[in-house]
Amino acid sequence: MTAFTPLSPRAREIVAVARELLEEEGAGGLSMRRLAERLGIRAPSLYKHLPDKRALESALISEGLAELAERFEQALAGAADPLAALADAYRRFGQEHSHLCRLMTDRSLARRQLVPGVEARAALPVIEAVGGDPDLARAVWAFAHGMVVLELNDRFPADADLDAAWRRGIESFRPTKTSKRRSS
Amino acid sequence: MTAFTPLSPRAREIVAVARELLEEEGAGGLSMRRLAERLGIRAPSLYKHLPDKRALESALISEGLAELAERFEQALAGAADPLAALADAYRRFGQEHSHLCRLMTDRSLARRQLVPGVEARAALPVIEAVGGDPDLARAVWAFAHGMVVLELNDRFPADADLDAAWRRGIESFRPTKTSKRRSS
DNA sequence: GTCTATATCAAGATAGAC
DNA sequence: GTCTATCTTGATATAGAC
Repeated sequence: MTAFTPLSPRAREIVAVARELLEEEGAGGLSMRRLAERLGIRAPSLYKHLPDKRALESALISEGLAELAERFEQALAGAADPLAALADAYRRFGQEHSHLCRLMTDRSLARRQLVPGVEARAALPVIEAVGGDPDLARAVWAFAHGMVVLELNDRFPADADLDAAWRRGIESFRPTKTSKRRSS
Repeated sequence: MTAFTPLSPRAREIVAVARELLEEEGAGGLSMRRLAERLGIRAPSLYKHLPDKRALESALISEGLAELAERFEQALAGAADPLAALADAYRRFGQEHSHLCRLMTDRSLARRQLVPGVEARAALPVIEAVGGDPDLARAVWAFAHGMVVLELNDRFPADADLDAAWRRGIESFRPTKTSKRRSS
């Protein structure tokens, strides 16, 4: 696995087209051949700009993490209800970029290939929103992620009120006098 | 897509071997050819017993759902802490059958191919454990599922205390005087 | 930066004989 | 219930010319 290397201008163009292809057709539709076809070139030419497919995917994942981080940061800026704002941002990201979201989370990350720091940048707002408790932040992230993927994969009954389920989860994680007892 | 059909005895043997192959090598390693190889036959012979690969996967998913339901039912039977017991059962299932768990949740279900009722049977204990509130049940399921897949996919920091994150989530979903105000 | 030609490998599936 | 032979399609990737 190649370590992170900044992309050439042409490589950035290729990644941008790969992004379109991914978002339209999913990870299964993202092949080097189809990508080349979209670019109007032959598949072998891609390897002059990117070492292999994995590097392409890592570039897409880095991009997704950076965009998610931006959304989180904006959601948090002056939000009356930080937790709800973050949850909403995550849900929207998943809905608007479902295939990218899956690519970002369906397997282990090739961390050494990612843009340095981008994963931590996306995680930071969540930790802030829960008051700095990393265990709680992980639980909240898991809840939101579970809701997103189960919704994307059509796992809830057709008549389920998912807005209500989201609210129920967010409410549960909100600090209350009862749940704070332990630490005070 | 073929609707659900009971499997012949030979088909059940094939599914059992497919299960081994899946658990050992993941969905990527589960091909009709590799499966036939394990069975000591040729790939085309499989199609005399199962209509296509999708039907094979649906059989595996039905099996997984039934096993998960059993675990839930046993976990709930006489548990002092039903929510924690279910969460633990789900976590263990994910860890002990990671590839099956992924197959079961990574995409939409071909519901018409599943053993009738098996999905609902797995969901029922969760609804019971939270006192019948379907929104809360969905939130709890999402939390547990998120924890399982993020853990499987190595998405938490290496030094994260995941037991603590699980506890934090379970605690949050437990009914408290504060969170019950609304409905009383 | 792109090309052709090619290597290598694998996938799901069908037809028809035995 | 299994076989051989085959179809069709597709994948990632390399070598080397232009």
